[in-house]
Amino acid sequence: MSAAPVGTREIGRHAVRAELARVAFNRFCLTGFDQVTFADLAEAAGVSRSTFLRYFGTKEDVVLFVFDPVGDVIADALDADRGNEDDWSRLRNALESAADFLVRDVQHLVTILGLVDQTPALCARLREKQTEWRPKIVARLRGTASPADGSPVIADVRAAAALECLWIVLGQWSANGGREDLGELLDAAFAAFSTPARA
Amino acid sequence: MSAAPVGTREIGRHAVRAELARVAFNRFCLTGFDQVTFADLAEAAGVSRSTFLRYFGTKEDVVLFVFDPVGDVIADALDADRGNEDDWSRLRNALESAADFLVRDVQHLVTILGLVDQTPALCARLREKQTEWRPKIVARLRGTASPADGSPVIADVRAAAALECLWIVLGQWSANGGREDLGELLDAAFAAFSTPARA
DNA sequence: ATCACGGCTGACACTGAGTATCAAGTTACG
DNA sequence: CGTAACTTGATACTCAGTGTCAGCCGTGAT
Repeated sequence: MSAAPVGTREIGRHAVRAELARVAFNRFCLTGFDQVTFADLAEAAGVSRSTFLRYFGTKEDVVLFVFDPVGDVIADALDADRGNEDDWSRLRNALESAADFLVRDVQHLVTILGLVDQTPALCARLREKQTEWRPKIVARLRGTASPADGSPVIADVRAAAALECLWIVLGQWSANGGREDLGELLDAAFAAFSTPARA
Repeated sequence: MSAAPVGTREIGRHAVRAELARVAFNRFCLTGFDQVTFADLAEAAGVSRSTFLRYFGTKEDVVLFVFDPVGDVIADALDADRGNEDDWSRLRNALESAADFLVRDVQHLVTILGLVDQTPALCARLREKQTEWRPKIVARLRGTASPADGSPVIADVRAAAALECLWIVLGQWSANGGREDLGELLDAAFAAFSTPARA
């Protein structure tokens, strides 16, 4: 699921990438994402602008590349939960896997989400990644659906809705400093689908 | 809801904007969004690059500004449907209003959605607009909710899920050339929330 | 009619993202 | 050791988007 670095070169590349991102992230938090240029980052990291740009195709990726594996994490979790009959509980569990993956470093994640929240460009790019994950999820939902299981868009809608839940929950969670329990927050969010639409 | 042009200057500005967008749109469809530069557009429209840029802040807006009123259309529809007790039917009806608004020119909308679909930058920007509409919708849902109506994130989740439905439905609709009935498609999509999660 | 004012326009200059190329240095590996 | 593959930094380039400025033109008041 994570890009498995095999071969010494790949390992080195991975490490450099992590270090560059670390240095850059400090700058972003200190000065603001939009105010920092690639030239600044390169100088701060002690490499040339060219090199920096070779490791991260865009400025957004310098921050958001940590989210790249999430799509596969969700897909794998769905695969491992094939027995479950209920789309919503499968999705909820898969999202909890994604949350667990992201939450390995609580403080870092809270900081990232804060930065994302106040930077439109990062929001946009993150939503783009999210959209890339959706087809994988849809395929898993359809894979276990009976043929006469309603319109084919239903899987799309549920996958999209679940992904929205993830960001809403993470936004809520990070706004409160990462102290709440993500499982409970997910349950509260998914209640939007299971409780009557008006209490 | 639409930017109401009052005053002769505002009318003129509005008309120029529409004409520039018309010319530009042809170029985009012909050559591809990314391959067309502001210099190209300016030349095609017979104005300077500066002027073109003054009418549209970004290249994306040249295509997507037609979606700007949708947020208010949805919000107004929700206001007009205050009596309805059920969040999902309120949202479904409001989305139908939005769809009706957009569908005034079927052929144009199908073409736009096709262009958006094959242009990542346009997808991203459209999703950004969508996110801007969400708070307005959430406010309407919360406005009629009883205080003890579950977690506050529920309105957020429902609003986000509904907006996802809109794009999924419009994508489906335009992929089939705009021949299907949007009301029926919306019903099929919203079935994701009301039918059991596994048939 | 004239004048002053405000907005519109085009020209120009600038910053910064992202792409492409190339020569020189470095590392892996037979 | 030697070569082939990779990495780096330098440089040049395109294009989006911002800002400024002087000139123009319609409007409205005197």
